[in-house]
Amino acid sequence: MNIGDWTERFQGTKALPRPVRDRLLKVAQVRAYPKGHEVFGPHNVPDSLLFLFDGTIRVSQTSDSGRDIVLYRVDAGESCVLTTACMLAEEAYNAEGIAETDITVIVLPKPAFDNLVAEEPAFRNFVFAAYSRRLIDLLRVVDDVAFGRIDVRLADRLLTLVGGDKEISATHAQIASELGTAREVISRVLNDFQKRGFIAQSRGRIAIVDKAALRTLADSA
Amino acid sequence: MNIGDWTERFQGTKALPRPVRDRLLKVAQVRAYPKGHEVFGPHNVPDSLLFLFDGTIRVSQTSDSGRDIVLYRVDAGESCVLTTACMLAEEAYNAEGIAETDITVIVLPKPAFDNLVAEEPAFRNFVFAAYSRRLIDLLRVVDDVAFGRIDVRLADRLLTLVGGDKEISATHAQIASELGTAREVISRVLNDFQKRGFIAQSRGRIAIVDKAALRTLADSA
DNA sequence: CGTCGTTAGGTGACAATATCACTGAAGCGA
DNA sequence: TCGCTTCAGTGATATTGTCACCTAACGACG
Repeated sequence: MNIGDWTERFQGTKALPRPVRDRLLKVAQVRAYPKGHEVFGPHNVPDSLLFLFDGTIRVSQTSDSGRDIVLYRVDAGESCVLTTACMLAEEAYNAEGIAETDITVIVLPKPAFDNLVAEEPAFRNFVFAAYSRRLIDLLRVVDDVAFGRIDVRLADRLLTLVGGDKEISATHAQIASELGTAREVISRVLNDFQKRGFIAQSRGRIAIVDKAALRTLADSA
Repeated sequence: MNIGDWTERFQGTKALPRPVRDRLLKVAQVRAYPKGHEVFGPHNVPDSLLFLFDGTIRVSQTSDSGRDIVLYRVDAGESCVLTTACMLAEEAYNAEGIAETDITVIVLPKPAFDNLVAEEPAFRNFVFAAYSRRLIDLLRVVDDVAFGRIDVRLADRLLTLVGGDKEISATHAQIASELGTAREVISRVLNDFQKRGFIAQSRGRIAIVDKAALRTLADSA
C-alpha cells in the first residue's frame, strides 16, 4: 500500500528534518483495516506505536458485567498512545480500540519509536502532548460520569455524533454503550427529546431537528 | 535541605550511571511542603517534573457543582506525571494535587527532564511507565464510577485508607469526596456497615472491626 | 406474498443513588 | 456555661439503573 509522504500529515512528524522523515518512511509500515477491526485490546497488545492516517478509532472500556463506555476517539492525524500504555502495563485493564470506519494506520516499531523520542525534541513533544490529551479526555469522562446528568450527556453526545450532518445512524443500545448506561434509559430520554421537538426517530436512526436546543441543553452543565 | 542521595530512591534514577546521577543531584532542588499544600492545580501549573521523596499527594478533580472525586494518590518513590500533562494541556481541566501529609519533593526543571528523556533509556522507560500507570488508574476510576456499586466502592476505599491500621480519621464528608458522592449516601452506607458489624463509628473516626468481611464485600465486584 | 426468526424499541415495577431541607448532637473557644 | 460551628441522621422526592416482558419492524426464504 502506498499513500505517499504520510509524514506530512502528523504534527509529530512534519516538523522533523527531511532525512529523519525519509528514514521513517522506510521503517514504518502502512496498513489498512476494515471497520470493526480490533486495533488493540486486552488480548491483542501491539508492540508498536500507531499513527492513524485515515478513519476513526473508538476506544472503549467494558465492565465485568458486560457494559461499555466510550473513553475517547482517535481521529486521523492523531496517534494512539494508549497502545504504548498497554505495552507497559502490568496491571489488568480492559480498554479496547475498535476501528469505527475503515482505517489506514502507520505502524512504527518500538525501536524506531525509541530512537525518535531520544533524538527528536519535536517528536518527543508530540508524544507527550498526545499522552496529555488522553489524560485530559479521561478526566472529562470521569467528570461526566460522576457528576453529569444523563440528558445533558446525551444531548452532547448526539451533537458530537451527528457532526455536520442531519441524522445519526445508531440504535439506542449503541448510544447507551457510548455513555455507559442502559438502553432503557436512553430510550426514555430520547422519547423525551422527541416530545420536546429536539429530534425525530425511526428505527436505527435519529434525526436532529433542533440543534440549537440540544446545544443549550448540552451546555447547561 | 539535604536528604542525601535521593537518586537511590526512584526506579527511574537508580538505574542511571553515576555521573548522570551526580548531575541530577546538582540541578534538581529538594523542597518540603506542609500537609495541605497545593502541589499543582488549575491556577498553579508547575513547569517541572516532580518526584515525591516522602509523603503522599492526593490527586482529585472538582466538578462545576463543587463536588470532588479522588483520581489517585502519588506515593513516595513515584513521580507526578500529571504535572507534565498539565504543562502541555491547552484544554481546561480541574484536577489538583494536594499534599496529604507533609511532603518532600524533588523538583527537576524541564530542561533537565528533557535531557534525561533524550539520553537515558532507563529514565525514558520510567516516565512512560509512570504515564501508563496513571492512565490505568483513571481507567479504574471510570469503571468504578460508571459501573460500580457504592457499598463495594466504599468498602474498598475504607480498606485502602485504613492500611495496616485499625482506625480511620475522616469525616463522612471527606469520604464522600473520595468517591465523588454525597455525604448522606456515605452516612447511610456506613450505618449499614455498622449494623452488620463491619465497623464502629465515633465522630470523625471509623474503626474497622471486621476487615475480612469488608474485603469480601469489596471483592464482590 | 406469508412465515419465521432476529433485532429495535417500549413499558411498568422496583431498586439504588442523589438531592433537598431539615434536625439534633458533639466539640470548642470565649 | 453559652454560643458557634462542624458532624451526622432522617424523611421526602427526583433521577438513574435493573428486571421482566412485550410489541413492532425488518430481513431471509419458501
